[in-house]
Amino acid sequence: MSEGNEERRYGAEARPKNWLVPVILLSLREWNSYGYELMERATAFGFEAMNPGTLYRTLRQMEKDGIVESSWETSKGGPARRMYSITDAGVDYLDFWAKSLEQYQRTMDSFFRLYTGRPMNEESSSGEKGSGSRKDDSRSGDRKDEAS
Amino acid sequence: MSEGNEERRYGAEARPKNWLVPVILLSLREWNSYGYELMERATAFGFEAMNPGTLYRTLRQMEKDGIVESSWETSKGGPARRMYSITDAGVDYLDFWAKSLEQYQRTMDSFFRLYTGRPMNEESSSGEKGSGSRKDDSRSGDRKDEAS
DNA sequence: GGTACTTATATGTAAAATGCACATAGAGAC
DNA sequence: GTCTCTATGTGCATTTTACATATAAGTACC
Repeated sequence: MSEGNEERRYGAEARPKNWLVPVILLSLREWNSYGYELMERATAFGFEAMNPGTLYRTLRQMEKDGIVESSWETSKGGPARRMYSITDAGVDYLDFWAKSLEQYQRTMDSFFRLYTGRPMNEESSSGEKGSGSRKDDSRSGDRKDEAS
Repeated sequence: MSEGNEERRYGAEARPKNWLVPVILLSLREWNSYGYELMERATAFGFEAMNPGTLYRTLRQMEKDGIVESSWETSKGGPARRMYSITDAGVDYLDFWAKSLEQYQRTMDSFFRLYTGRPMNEESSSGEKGSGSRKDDSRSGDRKDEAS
């Protein structure tokens, strides 16, 4: 017991909230498209199994927000498609997202520096932090350098 | 009108879901700590204004999940602290998170390649995609290479 | 001309995650 | 005593995401 799979509830979903939005905007900046096609595009950006519902609802909301606009296309064979295109506001918003993502990348970089760096080896320090078996060696806040 | 701020509802929050979990685990892998202190640590990883409620609830859930464990510390002055330490399962889970994050970094890289690269110039292709002013030039699915 | 399949869009509901406001309480300062 | 700082916690509402299901136009097949 106490292995690695008790009742884990947190999914290690690394993708940011609303990730679908910048992905759609970026796709639409390249060429106009419609829901069904955008779904396939999205799989290239981390959405293994994209649920139609989520996508179509997101598109509608994005249109309400004025970052995309749409019009029906009936010329082609098959069911009508709602063709989307990005607006100027959408382009601005994509730029805004890009800045946030850059920031996020930097944050992740510092995460990985700490994660892989492992500047401390088990025996050189107090020797309690090596994923050993100490239960409650409560030496209260034994940080080495704090949030300097 | 139709600028960039109609009723925008999507926040460009680039940090991933449950980001707090790996941040806490990484902190605890370095040294044991408690909620109040972990809150400060978290600000270094993108949580500008960390709400106590969120943090403490997350810690409790993580303990239920067996990835951290805690014990009360009353030796110090001030109110008692619940000291947390990471478990073996927690270390495993942190590793799992790290893999997910690496994967995601790669995805974001391709996003940025597309975003900054702009391999298409306005005039060489159909010429409608330069964030210009076309409204509904519905030329139906004018993608250049589709999702081949 | 009926049935099955693919494309395409959409809604309804529930679960999960997040944010915000507030409650409690010990210890030291005054 | 009461004020403030540290410290942990609950409740509630909103936001985000997931899952299931509905609808409908065209095409293929018999």
